[in-house]
Amino acid sequence: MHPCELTTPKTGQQESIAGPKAVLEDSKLWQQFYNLGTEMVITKSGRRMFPALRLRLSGLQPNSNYVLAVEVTPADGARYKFQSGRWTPAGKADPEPPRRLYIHPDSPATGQHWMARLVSFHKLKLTNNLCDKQGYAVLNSMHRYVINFYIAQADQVSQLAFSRSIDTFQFAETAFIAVTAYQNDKITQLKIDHNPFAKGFREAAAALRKDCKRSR
Amino acid sequence: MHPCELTTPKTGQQESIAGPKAVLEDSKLWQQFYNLGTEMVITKSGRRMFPALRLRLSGLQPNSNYVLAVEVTPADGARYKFQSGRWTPAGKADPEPPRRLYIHPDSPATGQHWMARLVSFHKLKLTNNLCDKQGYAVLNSMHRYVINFYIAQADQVSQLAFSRSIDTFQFAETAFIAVTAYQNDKITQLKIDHNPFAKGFREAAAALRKDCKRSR
DNA sequence: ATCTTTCCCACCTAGGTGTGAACC
DNA sequence: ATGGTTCACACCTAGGTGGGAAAG
Repeated sequence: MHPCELTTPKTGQQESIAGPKAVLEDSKLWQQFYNLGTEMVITKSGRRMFPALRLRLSGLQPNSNYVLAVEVTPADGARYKFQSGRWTPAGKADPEPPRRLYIHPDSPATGQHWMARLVSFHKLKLTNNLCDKQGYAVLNSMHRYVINFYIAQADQVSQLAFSRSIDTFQFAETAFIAVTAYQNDKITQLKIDHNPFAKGFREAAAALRKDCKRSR
Repeated sequence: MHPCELTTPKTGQQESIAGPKAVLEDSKLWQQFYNLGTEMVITKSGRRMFPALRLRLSGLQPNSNYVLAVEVTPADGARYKFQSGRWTPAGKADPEPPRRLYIHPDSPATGQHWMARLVSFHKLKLTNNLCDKQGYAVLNSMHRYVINFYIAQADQVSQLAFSRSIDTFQFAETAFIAVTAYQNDKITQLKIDHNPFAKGFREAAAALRKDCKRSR
């Protein structure tokens, strides 16, 4: 059985007086993508997510050890199509590749460690390669996913698959459709506008490139 | 008191039937530098060592936790000069900046973890900035240093400064003189020949650059 | 003068972007 | 024909080299 089926998912925003709390960083940006219908590219060699998954934690016991993990989980049982400018369900989901738990490389570490900095999962990549051996999340293209985040006491690690006492968080804004090529131009543009690595496609740079081509 | 004064340093090469063993990677390259009189550049912002300090560990208990640490320690009490193509002592050492223990960022981790891969200390940088706040090794230019390596059981971490039971290794080949600019041309050339980041200064590339300048 | 340090630079490594044509 | 996938590519970010001029 799966942890997300065992505990009631909390949202990052909720106010829990006691116990761990996780807040999604860049949530405004995530929301902008979400409003357009987030797409994440998957490739054979693995592709980062953008926006990156980064969390701000609080409410941990400073001297206890914790393991942090993330799972990219199917959002529903459908396969999707992008037509007439929108995503619509189109049939039942394909068989699900083995779902993988991505454990944050700093794990295990103290509550103090995790709370002192932004916890980044930028090393978790998305792939459609069924044979992937790098521990990336293997996804089906044209399927919808959402991110689950787990906080476990270090001494519970081995029980991560069947314990009831692990804190589970689900961030609705992180829902996305996996694609091998962007479908929605507005998503492409939002990525270009905000991802530093795509700076070469921003307006000014793109205009210069056009000029260059024109003059040949 | 200091750990290196308490235990007899072992060499990386020794055969210890039981107990931890550490072997210096690239020891042939280290030896080449050593034979010429290794120099390491120090800068205000911090400079990597080349060759990089990388160790291969064995003899740890797979399921025990260990903290790994490195210390750049003065090799003697002298200040050096480079004249007539050789390094010679020239007076007493300047006051020693506070010596820092650099703890490997993966620490603490299991014996299994440390033995499964090459342990790299490439993030430890050398600096002459007395106000450094990044945890780099603060050294005196024109002074000679040697690297000490420590293996401590995780539950001994807090005692690292005064425990007798920590394994200490000293690698003679890692001895070097800290400089703000290279003195020995042969050292410069050996760095250029082997450090990938200095490829631009290798023969072919350098020749091309000359041609380019000449034709202006 | 001489020795040492600092700074900016061109040149690299390493690897993250979307593109657009080719492929299936 | 259509829809989805792959690949090489130009263009970035990020940061590690020694050179050489300038400064101390």
